[in-house]
Amino acid sequence: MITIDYQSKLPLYEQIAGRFQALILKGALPPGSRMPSVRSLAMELSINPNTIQKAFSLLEAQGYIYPVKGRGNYVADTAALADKEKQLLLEETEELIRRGRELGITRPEYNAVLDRLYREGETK
Amino acid sequence: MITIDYQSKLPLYEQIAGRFQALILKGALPPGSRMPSVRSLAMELSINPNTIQKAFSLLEAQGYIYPVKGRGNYVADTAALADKEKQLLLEETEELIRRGRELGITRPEYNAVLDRLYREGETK
DNA sequence: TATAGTGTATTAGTATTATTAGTACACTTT
DNA sequence: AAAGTGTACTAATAATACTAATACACTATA
Repeated sequence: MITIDYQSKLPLYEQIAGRFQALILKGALPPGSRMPSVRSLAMELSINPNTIQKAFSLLEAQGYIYPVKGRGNYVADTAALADKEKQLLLEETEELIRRGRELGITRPEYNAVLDRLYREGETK
Repeated sequence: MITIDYQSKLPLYEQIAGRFQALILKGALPPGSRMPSVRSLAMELSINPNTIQKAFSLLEAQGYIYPVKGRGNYVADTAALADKEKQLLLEETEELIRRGRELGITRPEYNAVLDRLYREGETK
């Protein structure tokens, strides 16, 4: 189902969480579907079940999945999730810009930043 | 000149940097004045000169002081300090905007935010 | 020009934290 | 009751942060 890279400098649980984030966002794992069990996935990847558990805890904290004791983990409804995350990010950004304005950063300076950032890797 | 707290959970170099930040912001150490040497301060506090050096490096990165090889460290003037702070703030903001872009926030959405923020309290 | 005072770089030892694993427990379904 | 599930606790190990030891390089000045 997924692979892990032992050369990577990222910890296993972050790699695993990342793979599932991608699968969920891509729709390969639709909302409501069951995640593989911590034990089966641990066996498949030949690592400890607790490492899977940690990855799943991370996904849960980020709102991607929710656990049901004794039954398994399930993919959460993510349409709302993405919106909520965007909203939080925008609020954080606003706060920084407010502080920047008080320090004398001008509107054109921010425009320049946006110009640059929205030109980087435009193909994506 | 300053004191350190061995009960504190904060590392020594952060405590030291913090004390000097306060002294500089309060004006007790005016711009252009010399900081104590890394060796003299290390002796006074009975710790290793490299720990003082690390604290001073932090202060330098934050724009509070600047080093002159062979002569000592000097308190920067407040204008330079504000510049440094603006730069750090811009970098933080850039990082947030990068993430936002990956989540699908568009350039016009950021423009709208800027429009709003730079209209608030225009008298200033 | 020698010497004392200054910052700086490199390395190493130690402490702290992060990561992963071992084991046992509790819940749900059949 | 049994098999499959998530979860909590502990421990071993890996990685990182912190501090120190030592040596080097620059500046002023006697």
